[in-house]
Amino acid sequence: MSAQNAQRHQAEELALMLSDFGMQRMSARVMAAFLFTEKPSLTLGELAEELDASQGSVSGALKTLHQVGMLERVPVPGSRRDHHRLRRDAWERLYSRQNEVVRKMMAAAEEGIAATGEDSPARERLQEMYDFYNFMFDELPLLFDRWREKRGSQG
Amino acid sequence: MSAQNAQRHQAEELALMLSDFGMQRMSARVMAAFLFTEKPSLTLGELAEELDASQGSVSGALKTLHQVGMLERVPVPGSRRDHHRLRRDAWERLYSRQNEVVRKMMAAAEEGIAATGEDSPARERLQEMYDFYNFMFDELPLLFDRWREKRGSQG
DNA sequence: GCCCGTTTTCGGAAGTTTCTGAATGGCGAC
DNA sequence: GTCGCCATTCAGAAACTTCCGAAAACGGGC
Repeated sequence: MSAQNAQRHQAEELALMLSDFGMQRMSARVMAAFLFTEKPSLTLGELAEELDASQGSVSGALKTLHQVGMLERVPVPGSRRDHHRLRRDAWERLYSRQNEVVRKMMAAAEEGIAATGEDSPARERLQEMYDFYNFMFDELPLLFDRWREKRGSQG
Repeated sequence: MSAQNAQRHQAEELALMLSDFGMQRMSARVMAAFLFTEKPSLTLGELAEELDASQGSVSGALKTLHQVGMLERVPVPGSRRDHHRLRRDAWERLYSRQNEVVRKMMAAAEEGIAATGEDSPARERLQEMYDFYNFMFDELPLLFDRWREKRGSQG
Protein backbone atom coordinates (compact mmCIF):
# COMPACT_ATOMS: atom_id res chain seq x y z
CA MET A 1 0.00 0.00 0.00
CA SER A 2 1.36 3.40 -1.00
CA ALA A 3 1.94 6.07 1.58
CA GLN A 4 -0.86 8.07 0.09
CA ASN A 5 -3.29 5.19 0.35
CA ALA A 6 -2.24 4.59 3.92
CA GLN A 7 -3.10 8.15 4.76
CA ARG A 8 -6.38 7.97 2.93
CA HIS A 9 -7.14 4.93 5.02
CA GLN A 10 -6.25 6.76 8.21
CA ALA A 11 -8.44 9.62 7.12
CA GLU A 12 -11.40 7.29 6.66
CA GLU A 13 -10.76 5.75 10.06
CA LEU A 14 -10.78 9.15 11.67
CA ALA A 15 -13.94 10.05 9.81
CA LEU A 16 -15.62 6.95 11.14
CA MET A 17 -14.59 7.91 14.65
CA LEU A 18 -15.92 11.41 14.28
CA SER A 19 -19.22 10.09 13.08
CA ASP A 20 -19.30 7.74 16.06
CA PHE A 21 -19.00 10.82 18.18
CA GLY A 22 -22.01 12.43 16.60
CA MET A 23 -20.69 14.26 13.57
CA GLN A 24 -22.58 13.65 10.37
CA ARG A 25 -20.90 11.10 8.23
CA MET A 26 -20.13 13.27 5.26
CA SER A 27 -19.02 16.17 7.41
CA ALA A 28 -16.67 13.79 9.16
CA ARG A 29 -15.19 12.60 5.88
CA VAL A 30 -14.71 16.16 4.71
CA MET A 31 -13.00 17.07 7.98
CA ALA A 32 -10.65 14.14 7.63
CA ALA A 33 -9.84 15.12 4.08
CA PHE A 34 -8.89 18.62 5.21
CA LEU A 35 -6.70 17.22 7.94
CA PHE A 36 -4.71 14.87 5.79
CA THR A 37 -4.38 16.76 2.54
CA GLU A 38 -1.03 18.20 1.57
CA LYS A 39 -2.70 21.04 -0.27
CA PRO A 40 -3.15 24.33 1.52
CA SER A 41 -6.82 24.51 0.58
CA LEU A 42 -9.48 22.44 -1.15
CA THR A 43 -12.41 23.16 -3.41
CA LEU A 44 -15.79 21.50 -3.50
CA GLY A 45 -14.90 19.67 -6.69
CA GLU A 46 -11.61 18.39 -5.32
CA LEU A 47 -13.33 17.11 -2.23
CA ALA A 48 -16.09 15.39 -4.15
CA GLU A 49 -13.54 13.60 -6.28
CA GLU A 50 -11.23 12.71 -3.43
CA LEU A 51 -14.08 11.33 -1.35
CA ASP A 52 -15.95 9.84 -4.29
CA ALA A 53 -19.12 11.61 -3.20
CA SER A 54 -21.59 13.85 -4.94
CA GLN A 55 -21.00 17.57 -5.00
CA GLY A 56 -24.40 17.97 -3.44
CA SER A 57 -23.56 16.14 -0.27
CA VAL A 58 -20.11 17.73 -0.05
CA SER A 59 -21.76 21.12 -0.36
CA GLY A 60 -24.02 20.30 2.58
CA ALA A 61 -21.10 19.13 4.67
CA LEU A 62 -19.10 22.26 3.90
CA LYS A 63 -22.01 24.41 4.92
CA THR A 64 -22.26 22.63 8.25
CA LEU A 65 -18.55 22.81 8.94
CA HIS A 66 -18.45 26.50 8.16
CA GLN A 67 -21.36 27.08 10.52
CA VAL A 68 -19.57 25.25 13.29
CA GLY A 69 -16.58 27.40 12.54
CA MET A 70 -14.14 24.63 11.74
CA LEU A 71 -13.49 25.81 8.19
CA GLU A 72 -12.78 29.14 6.59
CA ARG A 73 -12.90 30.34 3.05
CA VAL A 74 -9.58 31.24 1.51
CA PRO A 75 -9.42 34.01 -1.02
CA VAL A 76 -7.67 32.78 -4.13
CA PRO A 77 -7.43 35.52 -6.74
CA GLY A 78 -8.02 34.29 -10.23
CA SER A 79 -10.06 31.30 -9.14
CA ARG A 80 -13.79 31.30 -9.37
CA ARG A 81 -14.11 28.31 -7.11
CA ASP A 82 -14.41 28.65 -3.40
CA HIS A 83 -11.32 27.45 -1.60
CA HIS A 84 -11.68 26.15 1.94
CA ARG A 85 -9.27 25.23 4.67
CA LEU A 86 -9.24 24.13 8.28
CA ARG A 87 -9.08 26.89 10.82
CA ARG A 88 -6.15 26.70 13.17
CA ASP A 89 -8.51 26.59 16.12
CA ALA A 90 -10.90 24.13 14.49
CA TRP A 91 -10.75 21.57 17.29
CA GLU A 92 -11.20 24.10 20.00
CA ARG A 93 -14.27 25.35 18.20
CA LEU A 94 -15.62 21.87 17.78
CA TYR A 95 -15.17 21.19 21.46
CA SER A 96 -16.61 24.55 22.37
CA ARG A 97 -19.98 23.34 21.26
CA GLN A 98 -19.97 21.52 24.58
CA ASN A 99 -20.46 24.93 26.14
CA GLU A 100 -23.82 25.20 24.57
CA VAL A 101 -24.76 21.70 25.62
CA VAL A 102 -23.76 22.47 29.18
CA ARG A 103 -25.68 25.71 29.16
CA LYS A 104 -28.83 24.01 27.99
CA MET A 105 -28.55 21.26 30.56
CA MET A 106 -28.15 23.84 33.25
CA ALA A 107 -31.17 25.73 32.02
CA ALA A 108 -33.27 22.58 31.90
CA ALA A 109 -32.34 21.73 35.46
CA GLU A 110 -33.22 25.24 36.53
CA GLU A 111 -36.66 25.03 34.99
CA GLY A 112 -37.24 21.71 36.66
CA ILE A 113 -36.29 23.12 40.03
CA ALA A 114 -38.62 26.04 39.59
CA ALA A 115 -41.52 23.69 38.94
CA THR A 116 -40.80 21.39 41.86
CA GLY A 117 -42.00 21.57 45.44
CA GLU A 118 -39.66 22.46 48.27
CA ASP A 119 -39.06 19.11 49.87
CA SER A 120 -39.16 16.78 46.97
CA PRO A 121 -36.65 14.13 45.99
CA ALA A 122 -37.01 15.27 42.39
CA ARG A 123 -35.89 18.71 43.37
CA GLU A 124 -32.80 17.35 45.06
CA ARG A 125 -31.86 15.40 41.97
CA LEU A 126 -32.42 18.40 39.76
CA GLN A 127 -30.32 20.49 42.08
CA GLU A 128 -27.45 18.03 41.81
CA MET A 129 -27.73 18.16 38.07
CA TYR A 130 -27.77 21.93 38.15
CA ASP A 131 -24.75 22.14 40.41
CA PHE A 132 -22.66 19.97 38.16
CA TYR A 133 -23.49 21.74 34.94
CA ASN A 134 -23.17 25.10 36.57
CA PHE A 135 -19.68 24.16 37.65
CA MET A 136 -18.85 23.10 34.12
CA PHE A 137 -20.42 26.22 32.74
CA ASP A 138 -18.07 28.31 34.85
CA GLU A 139 -14.98 26.24 34.36
CA LEU A 140 -14.95 25.26 30.70
CA PRO A 141 -14.41 28.79 29.41
CA LEU A 142 -11.54 29.20 31.86
CA LEU A 143 -10.07 25.99 30.57
CA PHE A 144 -10.22 27.29 27.02
CA ASP A 145 -8.61 30.52 28.14
CA ARG A 146 -5.72 28.58 29.54
CA TRP A 147 -5.45 26.61 26.35
CA ARG A 148 -5.27 29.72 24.23
CA GLU A 149 -2.69 31.20 26.53
CA LYS A 150 -0.56 28.10 26.30
CA ARG A 151 -1.06 27.90 22.57
CA GLY A 152 -0.17 31.53 22.13
CA SER A 153 3.03 31.31 24.12
CA GLN A 154 4.13 28.30 22.08
CA GLY A 155 3.23 29.26 18.55
CA MET B 1 -52.54 21.47 33.06
CA SER B 2 -51.87 19.77 36.40
CA ALA B 3 -48.55 20.16 38.11
CA GLN B 4 -47.81 16.54 37.42
CA ASN B 5 -48.53 16.92 33.74
CA ALA B 6 -46.36 20.00 33.60
CA GLN B 7 -43.49 18.03 35.01
CA ARG B 8 -44.08 15.16 32.68
CA HIS B 9 -43.89 17.67 29.89
CA GLN B 10 -40.64 19.08 31.21
CA ALA B 11 -39.30 15.57 31.45
CA GLU B 12 -40.10 14.91 27.82
CA GLU B 13 -38.45 18.16 26.82
CA LEU B 14 -35.32 17.22 28.66
CA ALA B 15 -35.39 13.80 27.05
CA LEU B 16 -35.57 15.40 23.66
CA MET B 17 -32.58 17.54 24.52
CA LEU B 18 -30.56 14.60 25.68
CA SER B 19 -31.31 12.74 22.51
CA ASP B 20 -30.26 15.80 20.52
CA PHE B 21 -26.96 15.52 22.32
CA GLY B 22 -26.48 11.94 21.24
CA MET B 23 -28.22 9.85 23.85
CA GLN B 24 -30.53 7.20 22.52
CA ARG B 25 -34.09 8.33 22.61
CA MET B 26 -35.44 5.75 25.00
CA SER B 27 -32.46 6.04 27.30
CA ALA B 28 -33.06 9.75 27.38
CA ARG B 29 -36.71 9.31 28.29
CA VAL B 30 -35.81 6.89 31.03
CA MET B 31 -33.23 9.29 32.41
CA ALA B 32 -35.76 12.08 32.47
CA ALA B 33 -38.25 9.86 34.26
CA PHE B 34 -35.71 9.13 36.96
CA LEU B 35 -34.95 12.78 37.38
CA PHE B 36 -38.50 13.96 37.79
CA THR B 37 -40.10 11.13 39.72
CA GLU B 38 -41.02 11.64 43.33
CA LYS B 39 -40.42 8.00 44.09
CA PRO B 40 -37.06 6.96 45.48
CA SER B 41 -36.68 4.20 42.93
CA LEU B 42 -38.42 2.82 39.87
CA THR B 43 -38.98 -0.61 38.40
CA LEU B 44 -39.03 -1.66 34.79
CA GLY B 45 -42.78 -2.06 34.85
CA GLU B 46 -43.35 1.36 36.38
CA LEU B 47 -41.13 2.98 33.77
CA ALA B 48 -42.81 1.19 30.90
CA GLU B 49 -46.20 2.37 32.08
CA GLU B 50 -45.10 5.91 32.85
CA LEU B 51 -43.41 6.29 29.48
CA ASP B 52 -45.99 4.31 27.58
CA ALA B 53 -43.27 2.17 26.05
CA SER B 54 -42.70 -1.54 25.79
CA GLN B 55 -40.87 -3.34 28.56
CA GLY B 56 -38.43 -4.52 25.95
CA SER B 57 -37.19 -1.10 25.01
CA VAL B 58 -37.13 0.07 28.62
CA SER B 59 -35.06 -2.95 29.47
CA GLY B 60 -32.56 -2.02 26.78
CA ALA B 61 -32.39 1.56 27.97
CA LEU B 62 -31.84 0.48 31.56
CA LYS B 63 -29.03 -1.78 30.48
CA THR B 64 -27.31 1.06 28.66
CA LEU B 65 -27.71 3.50 31.53
CA HIS B 66 -26.32 1.00 34.00
CA GLN B 67 -23.33 0.42 31.74
CA VAL B 68 -22.65 4.14 31.56
CA GLY B 69 -22.90 4.18 35.32
CA MET B 70 -25.75 6.65 35.61
CA LEU B 71 -28.07 4.23 37.40
CA GLU B 72 -27.70 1.80 40.26
CA ARG B 73 -29.80 -1.07 41.45
CA VAL B 74 -31.44 -0.61 44.81
CA PRO B 75 -31.95 -3.62 47.02
CA VAL B 76 -35.56 -3.76 48.12
CA PRO B 77 -36.20 -6.70 50.45
CA GLY B 78 -39.46 -8.39 49.77
CA SER B 79 -39.66 -7.22 46.17
CA ARG B 80 -38.83 -9.50 43.33
CA ARG B 81 -38.60 -6.67 40.86
CA ASP B 82 -35.39 -4.81 40.22
CA HIS B 83 -35.47 -1.33 41.60
CA HIS B 84 -33.31 1.33 39.97
CA ARG B 85 -32.35 4.86 40.83
CA LEU B 86 -30.13 7.66 39.62
CA ARG B 87 -26.64 7.70 41.02
CA ARG B 88 -25.70 10.89 42.78
CA ASP B 89 -22.78 11.35 40.41
CA ALA B 90 -24.77 10.43 37.33
CA TRP B 91 -24.05 13.62 35.44
CA GLU B 92 -20.40 13.56 36.17
CA ARG B 93 -20.26 10.04 34.86
CA LEU B 94 -22.13 10.98 31.75
CA TYR B 95 -19.77 13.82 31.08
CA SER B 96 -16.76 11.67 31.84
CA ARG B 97 -17.38 9.77 28.67
CA GLN B 98 -15.81 12.77 26.99
CA ASN B 99 -12.54 11.52 28.38
CA GLU B 100 -12.68 8.53 26.13
CA VAL B 101 -13.57 10.64 23.14
CA VAL B 102 -10.66 12.93 23.83
CA ARG B 103 -8.29 10.02 24.27
CA LYS B 104 -9.29 8.53 20.95
CA MET B 105 -8.94 11.81 19.12
CA MET B 106 -5.49 12.23 20.57
CA ALA B 107 -4.54 8.73 19.52
CA ALA B 108 -5.82 9.27 16.00
CA ALA B 109 -3.81 12.45 15.66
CA GLU B 110 -0.74 10.64 16.92
CA GLU B 111 -1.11 7.92 14.31
CA GLY B 112 -1.52 10.50 11.63
CA ILE B 113 1.62 12.31 12.68
CA ALA B 114 3.60 9.10 12.68
CA ALA B 115 2.57 8.43 9.09
CA THR B 116 3.33 11.91 7.82
CA GLY B 117 6.55 13.36 6.44
CA GLU B 118 8.56 15.90 8.36
CA ASP B 119 7.72 19.09 6.55
CA SER B 120 4.17 18.57 5.53
CA PRO B 121 1.19 20.84 6.07
CA ALA B 122 -0.81 17.79 7.05
CA ARG B 123 1.59 17.07 9.84
CA GLU B 124 1.25 20.58 11.17
CA ARG B 125 -2.51 20.30 11.22
CA LEU B 126 -2.38 16.94 12.93
CA GLN B 127 0.04 18.34 15.46
CA GLU B 128 -2.38 21.14 16.29
CA MET B 129 -5.12 18.61 16.72
CA TYR B 130 -2.90 16.51 18.93
CA ASP B 131 -1.86 19.44 21.08
CA PHE B 132 -5.43 20.46 21.78
CA TYR B 133 -6.70 17.04 22.70
CA ASN B 134 -3.61 16.30 24.70
CA PHE B 135 -4.28 19.43 26.72
CA MET B 136 -7.85 18.35 27.30
CA PHE B 137 -6.72 14.86 28.16
CA ASP B 138 -4.54 16.26 30.92
CA GLU B 139 -6.95 18.88 32.18
CA LEU B 140 -10.36 17.23 32.20
CA PRO B 141 -9.53 14.75 34.96
CA LEU B 142 -8.18 17.61 37.05
CA LEU B 143 -11.40 19.49 36.48
CA PHE B 144 -13.40 16.53 37.72
CA ASP B 145 -11.15 16.28 40.74
CA ARG B 146 -11.92 19.85 41.60
CA TRP B 147 -15.61 19.21 41.14
CA ARG B 148 -15.57 16.26 43.49
CA GLU B 149 -13.65 18.27 46.03
CA LYS B 150 -16.14 21.09 45.86
CA ARG B 151 -19.05 18.69 45.95
CA GLY B 152 -17.59 16.87 48.91
CA SER B 153 -17.04 20.00 50.93
CA GLN B 154 -20.61 21.13 50.28
CA GLY B 155 -22.60 17.93 50.74
C1' DG C 1 -27.36 42.05 -20.06
C1' DC C 2 -25.83 37.46 -21.34
C1' DC C 3 -23.07 33.36 -20.75
C1' DC C 4 -20.71 29.87 -18.42
C1' DG C 5 -18.82 27.62 -14.51
C1' DT C 6 -19.83 26.76 -9.72
C1' DT C 7 -22.69 26.05 -5.80
C1' DT C 8 -26.91 25.10 -3.50
C1' DT C 9 -31.37 23.06 -3.10
C1' DC C 10 -34.71 19.41 -3.38
C1' DG C 11 -37.26 14.96 -4.23
C1' DG C 12 -36.79 10.32 -3.95
C1' DA C 13 -34.02 6.00 -2.87
C1' DA C 14 -31.19 3.48 0.23
C1' DG C 15 -29.53 2.55 4.55
C1' DT C 16 -29.61 2.72 9.44
C1' DT C 17 -31.51 3.11 13.80
C1' DT C 18 -35.11 2.26 17.13
C1' DC C 19 -39.28 0.38 18.84
C1' DT C 20 -42.52 -3.15 19.63
C1' DG C 21 -44.51 -7.70 20.72
C1' DA C 22 -43.69 -12.34 21.51
C1' DA C 23 -40.84 -15.95 22.95
C1' DT C 24 -37.15 -17.38 25.94
C1' DG C 25 -34.63 -17.53 30.14
C1' DG C 26 -34.00 -17.05 35.10
C1' DC C 27 -35.12 -16.89 39.93
C1' DG C 28 -37.52 -17.17 44.22
C1' DA C 29 -41.58 -19.16 46.76
C1' DC C 30 -43.85 -22.91 48.15
C1' DG D 1 -39.43 -29.84 41.49
C1' DT D 2 -42.82 -26.99 39.80
C1' DC D 3 -45.26 -22.71 39.38
C1' DG D 4 -45.60 -17.91 38.57
C1' DC D 5 -43.69 -13.62 37.89
C1' DC D 6 -40.02 -10.61 35.85
C1' DA D 7 -36.41 -9.45 32.95
C1' DT D 8 -34.09 -10.06 28.66
C1' DT D 9 -33.47 -11.14 23.92
C1' DC D 10 -34.73 -11.29 19.12
C1' DA D 11 -37.00 -10.75 14.62
C1' DG D 12 -39.62 -7.85 12.08
C1' DA D 13 -41.94 -3.25 11.30
C1' DA D 14 -41.79 1.61 11.36
C1' DA D 15 -39.50 5.92 11.40
C1' DC D 16 -35.92 8.67 10.56
C1' DT D 17 -31.28 9.98 8.38
C1' DT D 18 -28.35 10.50 4.88
C1' DC D 19 -26.99 10.33 0.22
C1' DC D 20 -27.25 10.98 -4.66
C1' DG D 21 -28.46 13.19 -9.04
C1' DA D 22 -30.85 16.67 -11.44
C1' DA D 23 -32.33 21.09 -11.77
C1' DA D 24 -32.42 25.81 -10.14
C1' DA D 25 -29.88 29.73 -8.43
C1' DC D 26 -25.96 32.49 -8.17
C1' DG D 27 -22.21 35.49 -9.58
C1' DG D 28 -18.09 37.05 -12.34
C1' DG D 29 -16.31 38.27 -16.65
C1' DC D 30 -17.02 40.25 -20.82
